[in-house]
Amino acid sequence: MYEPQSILKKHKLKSTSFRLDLLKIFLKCESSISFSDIKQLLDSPIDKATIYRALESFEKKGLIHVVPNLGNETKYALCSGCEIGIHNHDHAHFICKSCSNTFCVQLDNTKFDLSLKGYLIEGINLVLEGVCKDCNSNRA
Amino acid sequence: MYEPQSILKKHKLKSTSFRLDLLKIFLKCESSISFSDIKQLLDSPIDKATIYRALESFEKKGLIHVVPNLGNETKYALCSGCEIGIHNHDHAHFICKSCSNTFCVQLDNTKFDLSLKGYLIEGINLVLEGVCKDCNSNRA
DNA sequence: TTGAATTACGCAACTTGGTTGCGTTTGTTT
DNA sequence: AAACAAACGCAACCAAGTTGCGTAATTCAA
Repeated sequence: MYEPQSILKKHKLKSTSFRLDLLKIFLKCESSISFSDIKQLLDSPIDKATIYRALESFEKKGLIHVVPNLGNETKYALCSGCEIGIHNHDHAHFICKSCSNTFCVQLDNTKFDLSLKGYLIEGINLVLEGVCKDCNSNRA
Repeated sequence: MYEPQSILKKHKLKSTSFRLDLLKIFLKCESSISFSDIKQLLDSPIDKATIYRALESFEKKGLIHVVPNLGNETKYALCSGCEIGIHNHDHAHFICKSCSNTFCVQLDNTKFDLSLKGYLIEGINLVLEGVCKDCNSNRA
């Protein structure tokens, strides 16, 4: 039930070989990825318009989402919960200063006590900056 | 003491007429701005290389910083505290879905109780999404 | 299962964000 | 006022992202 084929079907996305490959990349990847990451991870060369359009429809159907980042390249992520149809946004994003990856991390005991008069808060995004697990252990 | 001239001097930045204009734009602006925002706010046409290089040196000297955003355009902000030489990063960013502006808001009573094994947290950035004060009041 | 409707794909052209090299001008320092 | 360093403008460039269009593939219903 959690296979690429049925995930696409559940999100009402046409199942082509490229879109299956793209989804597999997201399922394998633990951090968020950019367009250039995707292009490198694909076996066969796919036109960039096709990639961008696939990302757009994946996002519109709630399969992936755009994550905050510091640079000029949009980053996309398939978060925990998303693959079973529930789009979970209650998590934090960790941006590694060393490898520039953005990771999704679950929030355990986070409390917000914000009172912003006049501001209508619809979504909370906690972005942490630092050094990720891998980079931290690789610099003995 | 808080005049553009002395602020540049304090940050060891050469004071040219364009850099003074750029700093004034940051001082006047309450939200974060992008390259295209800056170009529109400038009275005389300035070469884009000059603008990018000025932004780069402003950032290196701690006058401005890059704020996380969802799009493909880097956004810069001069935050409260920064103009007197203290670069304050303990604040939240509010991205308005209506006008796309990013606002810096102070965090009052925010508590984080995060234990991410292996991750070295060096900075915390809380990004809120919603509708800002102005947009909220402008839609009766 | 086949045919129509719909959507994805590839190609090409384009816009825009951002960078780099270089010669010239300007600010700063002594 | 001279000299050094840094900023500026120009041009050329690269990479991200978009759009239009003709063709190919998927889907769904007869």
